[in-house]
Amino acid sequence: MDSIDLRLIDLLRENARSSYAELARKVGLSAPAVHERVGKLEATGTIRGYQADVDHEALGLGVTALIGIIEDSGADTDDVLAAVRAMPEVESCYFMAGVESYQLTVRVGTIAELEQLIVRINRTPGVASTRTAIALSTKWENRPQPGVTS
Amino acid sequence: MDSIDLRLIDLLRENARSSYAELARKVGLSAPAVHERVGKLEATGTIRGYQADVDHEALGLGVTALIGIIEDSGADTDDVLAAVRAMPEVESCYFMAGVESYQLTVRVGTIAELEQLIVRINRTPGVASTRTAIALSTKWENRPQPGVTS
DNA sequence: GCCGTAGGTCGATGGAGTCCATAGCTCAGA
DNA sequence: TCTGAGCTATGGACTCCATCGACCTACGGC
Repeated sequence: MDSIDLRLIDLLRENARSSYAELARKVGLSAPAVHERVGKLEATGTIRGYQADVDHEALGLGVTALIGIIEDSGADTDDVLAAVRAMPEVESCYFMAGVESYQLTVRVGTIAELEQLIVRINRTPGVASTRTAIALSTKWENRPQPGVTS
Repeated sequence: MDSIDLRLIDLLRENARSSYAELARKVGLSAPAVHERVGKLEATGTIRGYQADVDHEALGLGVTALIGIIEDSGADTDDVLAAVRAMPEVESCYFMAGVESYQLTVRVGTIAELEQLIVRINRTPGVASTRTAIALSTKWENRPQPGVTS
């Protein structure tokens, strides 16, 4: 993991569909060398995968909300987690310090669907209550933080 | 935007580095046809880009936190936004309904750095107070929601 | 000093990306 | 019903890329 690896990661975070030849030109190595480095980064799990970044609005998922979950005392956290995992609307899920055990990012098409989702989560065994905040607009998301190429 | 486009989007959200030839095989079209469709999806902004999904821990950014910002009454929201935008640690930023105007996802290396970041945000003109919750673990992030290929 | 290893370049080749001409399909209007 | 426009697919051709193998160099341990 040297500065060239960091640059490769930065470049792939900017555009995951860059060709190896293009990456090679930008970091000043040959294409096979870049190929091997990227392969190792994938093998070690530093690069987990490559995702297309989509316009959710265009796909009919224009409503984004953050939901905090407060569990029942004595609830089985794994059950709650499994239930939430089974909901495709839940894009991200963090286990938190604090009163709210889980913090979810969810995406749905309409406020009505959000309501139904919240009801479903509240009905889940182990969930005591939820707190929902709706995003009026997304300023930015998943902005890559440049590696410190020192 | 038909069901083939939706499948292409799903496939690219799963693996943004899939070759056009591979996509073509999976959706049952020729490679040039897929090339043209993906190009149009990019041109219309439905696909905004392609990102490598990295292991932040491996890059020395093992601390994830969510920060809510409460603005001063009469604060200039754009100034606050610009200040936050200039902080590379802020990965995502939503403008929210409710008391907290902004909700941030931030990533830093250590709790000490998180403390410094919170202080910096609290010192920003227009910011009345912040509320920070630390993620103890990330269950999943940016999980693609399959398009309804009906 | 010699050898093993890690990691690089170079060259070759099979396959992919991409441009272009062409063919079907849908639909509006005579 | 026929025709022409427009869209979108296919197939061929050409260029470029991915990827493999062979070899080269730097470095550390014996």
